[in-house]
Amino acid sequence: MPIRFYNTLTHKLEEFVPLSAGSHAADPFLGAHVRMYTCGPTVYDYAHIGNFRAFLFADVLRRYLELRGARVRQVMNMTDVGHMTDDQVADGAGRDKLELAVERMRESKKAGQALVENPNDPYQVAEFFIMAFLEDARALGLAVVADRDQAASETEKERIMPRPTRHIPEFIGQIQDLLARSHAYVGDDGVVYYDVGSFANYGRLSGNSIERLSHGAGGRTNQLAAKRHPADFFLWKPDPTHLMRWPSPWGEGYPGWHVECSAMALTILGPSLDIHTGGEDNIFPHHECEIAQAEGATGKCFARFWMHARHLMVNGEKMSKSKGNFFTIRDLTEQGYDPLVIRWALIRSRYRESLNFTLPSLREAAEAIASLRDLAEKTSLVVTGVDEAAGEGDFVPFGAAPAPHEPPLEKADAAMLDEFNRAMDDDLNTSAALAALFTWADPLSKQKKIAYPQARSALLALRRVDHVLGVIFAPLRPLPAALQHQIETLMEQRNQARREKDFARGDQFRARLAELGVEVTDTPSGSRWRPRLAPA
RNA sequence: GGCCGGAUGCCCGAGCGGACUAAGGGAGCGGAUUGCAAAUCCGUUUUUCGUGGGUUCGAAUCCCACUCCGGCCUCCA
Repeated sequence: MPIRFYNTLTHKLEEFVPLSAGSHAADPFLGAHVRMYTCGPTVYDYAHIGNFRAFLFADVLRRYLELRGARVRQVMNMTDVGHMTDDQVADGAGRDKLELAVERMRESKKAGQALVENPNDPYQVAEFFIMAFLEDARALGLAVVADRDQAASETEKERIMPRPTRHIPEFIGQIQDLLARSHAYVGDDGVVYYDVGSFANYGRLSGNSIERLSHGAGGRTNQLAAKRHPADFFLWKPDPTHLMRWPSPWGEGYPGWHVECSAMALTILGPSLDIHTGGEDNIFPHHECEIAQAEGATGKCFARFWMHARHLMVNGEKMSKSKGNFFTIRDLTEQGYDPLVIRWALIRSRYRESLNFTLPSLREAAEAIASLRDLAEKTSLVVTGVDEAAGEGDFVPFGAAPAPHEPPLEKADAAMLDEFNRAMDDDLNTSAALAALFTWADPLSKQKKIAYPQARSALLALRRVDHVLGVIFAPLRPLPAALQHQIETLMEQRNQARREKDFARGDQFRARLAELGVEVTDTPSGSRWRPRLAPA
């Protein structure tokens, strides 16, 4: 089955074929190597759910390609150089955003919250938010962070989630290449500018033309005397007073903000990528400029596919800081929502549709996940019992491709996977893929008893789809030991009350447990509890 | 001003010319079951796809107009 993605570059759906296909003629994805670059977060503040929607879209894309048998090398940057507040004039005016973060930090230190040792040090501030980002991203199951965590060395980690401040020499190298190939020039003001007129394809990605850019009513291009064209943007700006600055052939200063991704992607992944992803707001100017830089410097096609996630809305409105309607992951987990619920809510509909985020949608997500996790538990219990008895304790290969010794799936399970794949092949139609999953899961969930062969097959099928979804087998947040103990005591007290037929007292304990975020169910074999995925 | 998307049943969300009295998820209400719950079952909120025209044997799906919402046009994922 061919995979089709919407390619922003060509403005249409296209069949996706990896540049380095595998050796299986029948299926280009088996054993293929896919190189993918994901525009990551800026780290002068906590990332919010809107940012994570874009990262999770890339994660689902990557995991789906893995499910189809490809090996994906994904790189995601963490932008630790300060973009400028007045970047809209493309000339590096205004204040450095990292400088503003430093100021916020200094103020919060005054207020008694010492988040970093030295709030005047931009590197410490960036480091703080990088750590916060990694923590949130782990909780949400971003595979690229797992790659990083498992990397053997600091150098290897840096090649998976690079930070621009550690790659300045490469930026300078790229700028030199652009100067050498006459795509850039040094203006009378000493600033190095990209010459958009020298790159014929400038505007292809965003559907802009250079004329329109300079004449549109909203166009904020800025004619500086030093620039050849108003749309020219800066690559290096000498400024010996800037907060973060590095030596360069053009004087001490700082790089333009489009340089980082093109330079890091090229040095880490090579001149041609399979896929480059980001949020829709990256299309212009960021990705447009990246293409101009990378292709200007190498003369080769930079990325075959450009894929962009639409923006997340909150309660029907655009999310923005001025409206105060944005959530961070920690805002939501503190309210009692499990990160898996957030993951589900952000991936359950297709990346190219704008998604409206609401708290009720998190509750929906909790219910949906719970039913799938219940099915996973039900089938696991059967399989574990039998396989342990048969001395096959090491069963359950967790991963995308089926293990060689794996038995064939039952017909219904294979059919579900086919349908799941067919939906995902259609430009990652996750809604339709989930429909296939639930349609299949429903009768199994209702079945009172599942025999071993059926349970084993169903479990394998669930593990495959969960390689993409990442919410069925992922562990829940661990409970603090003290809380765990408290819960068990309350359970015992409740059981005691129920044994004495004092149901009123028993129900009080259940209410207490509910307040602790625990849900109790009574079964013929005794009472059980489990953490709620969303607050009551 | 220019260029793009979108409007689907109580809510969310697939479908994009016939299998649609619309997949799937969630919610409400009534009943069965339960000490009470949870889960499950039965019934219900649903001949309905923003509005008005048109094309067609046939339209949620194509065309035109209108209304509303959202995005981009050098801050943003």
